[in-house]
Amino acid sequence: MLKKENISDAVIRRLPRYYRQLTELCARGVVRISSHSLGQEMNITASQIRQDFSCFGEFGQQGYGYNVEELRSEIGHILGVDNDHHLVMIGVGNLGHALLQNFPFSQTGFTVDAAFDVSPAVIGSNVNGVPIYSMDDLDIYIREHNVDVVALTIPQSVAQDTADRLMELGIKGFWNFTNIELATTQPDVKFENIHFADSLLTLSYRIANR
Amino acid sequence: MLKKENISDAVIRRLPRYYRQLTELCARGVVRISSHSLGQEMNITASQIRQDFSCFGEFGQQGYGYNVEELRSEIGHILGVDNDHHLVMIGVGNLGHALLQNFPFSQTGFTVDAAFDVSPAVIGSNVNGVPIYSMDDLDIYIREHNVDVVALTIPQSVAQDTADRLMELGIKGFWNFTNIELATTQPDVKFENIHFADSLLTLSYRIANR
DNA sequence: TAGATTGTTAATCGATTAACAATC
DNA sequence: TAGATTGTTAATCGATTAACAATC
Repeated sequence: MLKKENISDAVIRRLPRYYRQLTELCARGVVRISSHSLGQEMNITASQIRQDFSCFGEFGQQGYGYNVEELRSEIGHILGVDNDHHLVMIGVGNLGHALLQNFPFSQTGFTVDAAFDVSPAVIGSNVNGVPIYSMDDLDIYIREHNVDVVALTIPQSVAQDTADRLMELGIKGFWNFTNIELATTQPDVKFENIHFADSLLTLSYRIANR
Repeated sequence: MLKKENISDAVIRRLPRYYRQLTELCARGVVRISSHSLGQEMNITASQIRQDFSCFGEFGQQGYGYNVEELRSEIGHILGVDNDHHLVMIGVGNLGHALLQNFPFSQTGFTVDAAFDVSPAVIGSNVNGVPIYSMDDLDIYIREHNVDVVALTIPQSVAQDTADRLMELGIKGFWNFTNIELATTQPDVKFENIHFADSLLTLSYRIANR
């Protein structure tokens, strides 16, 4: 077995899909699966599946295939779902509120400890058990707590400045909903973007050019 | 000039970013730009930029570069921002509500005409001027109106069934927030997925393996 | 004109797919 | 054992980058 040094972005982005599919197979009570049948269900070649998995280890058995539950747990482990990452929400407008209310953070291995906003209307309250603090208290909070990731659900106008402030406080992971590209000088800072507008524009393109 | 038949997914996904960057350059009052400087601003090679644009036409001028406003408008046109696509929101929970309230649909070339939900608590009201109807009235509405795209902000449990119902009604564009892969037999149906959980999991992976 | 920069062709790089020996 | 299926190496395909003639 030869673990790869550099896992390509394409592979990483397929991992959550594998994880989802395997979770569903578990729920359906499927015990074992071959790369071939998994590929059929997911519209991926068996070759690619085996290549992908082989980046991380040897999870299968010749002549048998993969044990679904075991493989699921391995991929979950690779994704870090058992790491108990701690997340803080920056901005509790409609979107931040929606995420706090609905998103299954715990299933993804995240705990949401706090949220921050500038609006006196929400400061001091809580959403779904998550307390909302003033942005004025952000620096102290981050210094005193272990925060792995922040979700940025704030207006574009303050996005880069707020990100800079958070990076200075040592935050390395940004779940960015602002639809702008955030800049950094630190190579170990990771941005994961959810660009709603970009996404809708690609759909616009596709329906306009089908 | 040789327009390509098949534009790759990678190219399409870069178009909205070009469009954003050019919009910003316009706002900054920049009149012309070369592929080289645009590339520097966006962290893309000048080669790739010229290759990308050349899929759609000849927008530049030798020795000069590109006129920012003109290029922006060309790319906007390619993306279909001037097509006035019509969108309907299926599901007005926290997320649907947040989108209706905040998302700049018109800037993306979309008009939101209606929203649908099952909850009597919201049926009959409106959000940001968009009327909310009962899901019981969905079929009639779709038959009587021109709807290009639906946004699916509904629970996973009803996602595929609702999508099937909509596809039977002739809907071809799905902006899918349910974090499941939707299936179709119609090749001209387009799904654009926003998978929050997948996105957060890739971030989880990256911070766990940096 | 000379310098700059395009659009496009060719070269390189990386990702996907195919093939197959190893082995359960 | 024979059949099935893995992990991995080799072949193919596609996307990115480099080079350059055309030309503003």
